[in-house]
Amino acid sequence: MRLENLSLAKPQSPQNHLIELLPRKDRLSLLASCETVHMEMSEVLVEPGAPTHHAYFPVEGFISLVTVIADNPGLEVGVVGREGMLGAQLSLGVVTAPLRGLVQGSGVAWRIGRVAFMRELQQSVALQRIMSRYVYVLMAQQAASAACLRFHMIGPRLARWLLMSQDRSHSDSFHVTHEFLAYMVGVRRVGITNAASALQRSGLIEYRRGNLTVLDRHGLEAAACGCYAADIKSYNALMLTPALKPRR
Amino acid sequence: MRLENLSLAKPQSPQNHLIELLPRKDRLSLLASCETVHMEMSEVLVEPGAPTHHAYFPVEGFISLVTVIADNPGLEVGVVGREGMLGAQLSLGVVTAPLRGLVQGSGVAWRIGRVAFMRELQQSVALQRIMSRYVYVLMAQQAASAACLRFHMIGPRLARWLLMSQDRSHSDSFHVTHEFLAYMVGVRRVGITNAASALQRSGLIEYRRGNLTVLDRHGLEAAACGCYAADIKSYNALMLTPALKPRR
DNA sequence: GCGGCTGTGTTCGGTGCCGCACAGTCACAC
DNA sequence: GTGTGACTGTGCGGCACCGAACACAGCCGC
Repeated sequence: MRLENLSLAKPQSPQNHLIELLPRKDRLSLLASCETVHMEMSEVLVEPGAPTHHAYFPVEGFISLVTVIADNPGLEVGVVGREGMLGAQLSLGVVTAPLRGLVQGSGVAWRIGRVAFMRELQQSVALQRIMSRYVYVLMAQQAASAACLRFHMIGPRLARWLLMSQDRSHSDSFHVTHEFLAYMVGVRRVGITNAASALQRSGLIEYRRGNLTVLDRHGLEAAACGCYAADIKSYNALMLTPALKPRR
Repeated sequence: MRLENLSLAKPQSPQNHLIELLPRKDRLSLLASCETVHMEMSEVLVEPGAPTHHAYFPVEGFISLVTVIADNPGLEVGVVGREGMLGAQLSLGVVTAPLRGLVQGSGVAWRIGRVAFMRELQQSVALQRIMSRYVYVLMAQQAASAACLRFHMIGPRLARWLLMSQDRSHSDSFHVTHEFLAYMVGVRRVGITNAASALQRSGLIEYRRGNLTVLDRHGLEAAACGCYAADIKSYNALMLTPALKPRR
């Protein structure tokens, strides 16, 4: 089974999928209030508890959503690439950010100020509907992440993470160290080293000093836990329905 | 420190807090479309993936939100008592339920059909605003649950669970077996037996064949992980703001 | 070239939780 | 009383993961 790769939906249009779902008029209005920014690797766009000043619609890079609880390292509970956005809570009328937004793959994003975004929301029913759907997708992703963390072992979880990152980085290779992977997947670095070298021995991936390349996507999909497929299925079911069909 | 007990906010008014936040007119309109139902212990109100036929506003009982992934037992990621509701995704325009709704404490709830609820939503800006806030609270709760599961040990997590249940059952004692607790907290039954007997030895709780009594709430709060206090703080910050102040 | 830094591989003892199995104990129905 | 079933306690082996520490290899700047 070849899973529908998120990044392959419209490979030739370097855009954000949520924005593309908007009818032309609303889309142009939104984009007029946006600026393009370059998100730098490891940049923290927002800290939990802090007010959200901007919403981000990634076009190329991607962002990890990290939950932080007292006296502990963070834990990734979601990822945002060009299929989503950072700052969806604004559509719920909440300014406080719930999670840390950490740039995982550098690249370009559309950015819009809070006030402007709220104004666009009021003016576009389509935008409201898309945002609502997306909030739901995020919730589903988070709940699934919790269960995945509980029931699945490091290897499959690592494979899932790599696939999700590959989908969103639009490249077979990206920069990521074991140390960082450990932080994301929620385990020790040694755990990653073991799981990653197993994947490497199986010929699924290759890595060297922070540069990781996916060699066998099919194999990696087979090695990943079902959460990867479930995530994509959930996204497609909710965001690609006729009710939200894209109009150019 | 004595934490503000959710159940103590208005002990003499047996009502649902979300509904109480509505202005009188909207509240009466909503209640006119509601019926009171009795939720039975262990009843499954909704299964993930199934369409939501009703929304529930608990008044006395409470409901566990359980995420289910393939080939695994469920895992609780949230709880709904009279401070919340089941079916909040309807306010996002999504009919499909994301989680299992399992009655944890029997009691009365207001129930409203999907169509009627959607109509009320369209007619009440206040209701929309409250629902949006509540969706955000749920998201925050879920993300925190994931991290709690990862970083905290069974004992503190059990203590937290007991406190949350006590808050929502409005009683010092409630019916719950080790088997069930294990399912909720996401561990083996034996893990619960050990943690619970430790709490009992410390004189914080007492249990006997499915009947559990909280003896020392202060002590239990000290034994619980910080997630308990964080949850309440988050709820209060978001739901008890001037913007959502209750009007009679 | 050389030191310093970063990234990766490996080892070691410890432990929290697992799965399983079984014994004891209480409640309740008959 | 006597079963019967539900609930709780305990023991055992195992293993995934933990924390810490160390060795080594590639890369950089001086």
